[in-house]
Amino acid sequence: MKPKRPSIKDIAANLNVSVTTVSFVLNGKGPEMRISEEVIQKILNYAKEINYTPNQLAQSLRTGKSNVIVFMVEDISNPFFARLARIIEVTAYKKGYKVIFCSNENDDRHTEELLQVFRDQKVTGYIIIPSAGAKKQIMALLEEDVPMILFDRYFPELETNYVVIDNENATYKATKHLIGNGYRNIGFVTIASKQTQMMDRLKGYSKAVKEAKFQSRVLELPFVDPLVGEGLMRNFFDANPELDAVFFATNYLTQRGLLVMREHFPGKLNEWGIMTFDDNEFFHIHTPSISAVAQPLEEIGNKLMEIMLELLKGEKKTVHQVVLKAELRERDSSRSKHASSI
Amino acid sequence: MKPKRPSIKDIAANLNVSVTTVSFVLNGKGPEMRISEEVIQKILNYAKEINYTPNQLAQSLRTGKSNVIVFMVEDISNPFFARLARIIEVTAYKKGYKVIFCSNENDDRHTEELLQVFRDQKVTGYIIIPSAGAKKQIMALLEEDVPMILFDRYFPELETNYVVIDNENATYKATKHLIGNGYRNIGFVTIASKQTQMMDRLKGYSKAVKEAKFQSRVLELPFVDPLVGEGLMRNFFDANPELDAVFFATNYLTQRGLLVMREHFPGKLNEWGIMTFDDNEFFHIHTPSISAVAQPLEEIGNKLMEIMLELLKGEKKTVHQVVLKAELRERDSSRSKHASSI
DNA sequence: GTTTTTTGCTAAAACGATTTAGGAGTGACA
DNA sequence: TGTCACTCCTAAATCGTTTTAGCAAAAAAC
Repeated sequence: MKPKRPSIKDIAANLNVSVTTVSFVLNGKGPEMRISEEVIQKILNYAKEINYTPNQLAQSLRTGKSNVIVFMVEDISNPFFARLARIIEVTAYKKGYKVIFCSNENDDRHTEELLQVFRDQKVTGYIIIPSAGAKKQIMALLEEDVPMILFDRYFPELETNYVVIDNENATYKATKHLIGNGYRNIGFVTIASKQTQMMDRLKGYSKAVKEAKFQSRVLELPFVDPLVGEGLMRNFFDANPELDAVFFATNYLTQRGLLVMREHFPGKLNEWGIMTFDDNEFFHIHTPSISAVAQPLEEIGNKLMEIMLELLKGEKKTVHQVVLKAELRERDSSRSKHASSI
Repeated sequence: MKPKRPSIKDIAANLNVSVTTVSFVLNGKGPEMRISEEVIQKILNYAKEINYTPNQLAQSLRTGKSNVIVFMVEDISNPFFARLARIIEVTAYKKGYKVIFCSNENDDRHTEELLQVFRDQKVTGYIIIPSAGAKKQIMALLEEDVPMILFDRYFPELETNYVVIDNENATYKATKHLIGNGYRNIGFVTIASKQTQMMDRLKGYSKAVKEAKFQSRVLELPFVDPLVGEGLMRNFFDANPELDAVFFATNYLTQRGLLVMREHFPGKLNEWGIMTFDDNEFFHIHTPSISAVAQPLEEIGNKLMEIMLELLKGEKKTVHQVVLKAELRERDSSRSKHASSI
């Protein structure tokens, strides 16, 4: 019925050599193992002829390596992560790795469960956005000495590889940009989180505001239902009528925020300065177009894979800690409203 | 050093039973194989105690099933696909399957290459958006009798499982909606494609326009560089000054289109009727908010996994062909502009 | 003309599970 | 007492690789 895929054994049988020899040759160890050039060619030709490809399961079972890279993010449907996934996917497949993705929902238990599953699978490498309390699990992975890179955030106390951006500086500059354009009362909407990326963003904002001797106005949203979040934002805007600008610390906060403004403060949309962290096409299309601190997606993705590939080669044991720069994309929403005249 | 994970063999050795017995018991075949209740309990308890989990690679090698589901879409960074991925992921992990994702870029060669890789991996199930010319590869999969579901589009000539939406009817209704709101010169911006989903959308539009005895104004963009596409749209809008509405046949066309309008026809943004296929948060946030034909994401995702799980059980061989209804979400961009007053 | 080295290859174990075929012991029945 | 059936369990093959250890013949060295 189904013409079974040829195995190394079939090759061996057909060519009257041993399985061992075939394996050596196919793994390029022919010369090293002193297999004659003649036999090498015979095997290679035949393998090509019957279009042989190794059974990766067997290979993995034997070697303990699965050629699978896990890409764990908070939520794969977030455009930021989805686009990164795309970039990683391309390199990975090119190099013969497969990518398993999963969303940990920034939840520790979830993270742990997923990692458990993957450990059983002998996953080859991990690219992870760790949830807040995942330090223990990350340490466990570290102990196992399996290739792992954190990104977006990290644990300063741990000696892990990571790729992040300079959040503090980026927010600092973006806030200064707002100030430079004449905004005095800048609100900062963020989530209540002690994780590095959020803390740093807040720091950058605070620093800029303090330097300018303006008042700091921060709304820290608890991790709650989006609708509740919208309510809280609305209250915040109501309670701070003197606001003339808002800085949203993540793209989904911006999304929520724009909705709130649209529904309850339509006038402010074109009046306020608006700045967001994490850019995407829609902020560009929005009216007014939204100024954004854009993470260098391509660069992050490439860097992640560059490091991953090096780790997979397993040679040296240097720790890679990369901090990239974000880019400020100035658009309508942060231009001085007095000078502007569309 | 590394305390090796316990295997079935360790359990057997520790309890003085055979590997076979352990395997039977752990697979729930204890009673069937007449293993005594006592031994069954002993094994189960011990397995739990040492926290045994089977090595899936070995399992897969032996059984030829890998518990991996491939989710192949055009481009995982498209919000539509990313959100679907999220939904599928949740069910899959819950049921003990892993999800490998990949983007075929709607390219046949790419599709073929990826499928080749997966065949070698003994992937358990496929959820696929096929590229236009992938019929051959899909047929090959069909022959292999491996669980497979197409979605978003399908090959009418093939007896495959699929989940799609009623594209024709959805566009028909949405176009009628525009007509009902007073728009007379409705442009339809789509991509040049013979695939079912695009043909059906075009059909729906054409039917509605024809019934109303209006002129059909279709722009079929070739698969090209986005910038070229924008140029072509611009020309189209220029060449059809009498347009009073546009219907974009996919979300990325809308994205491009809004950008073009924003830059070159800013006045039209609030004047024209605008309709898009595929909804997302940003169309809601946009000013004006964009009316959309929304695919029932949850429903599609759940249906896909429901079918997949049934196929994986491998019992009956009925072909599942599901056509779901899309939902028209009326927003500002399609309301009669004369009556409207924000 | 032995001994040693090199060449060219292979047997067999291992990875960790599943599954087929069968074996030892007990009890029942004639 | 011999046979049959039943209970409870196990040996060994198998999936497709990798890898260790080693063997036979030819070549080199003495």
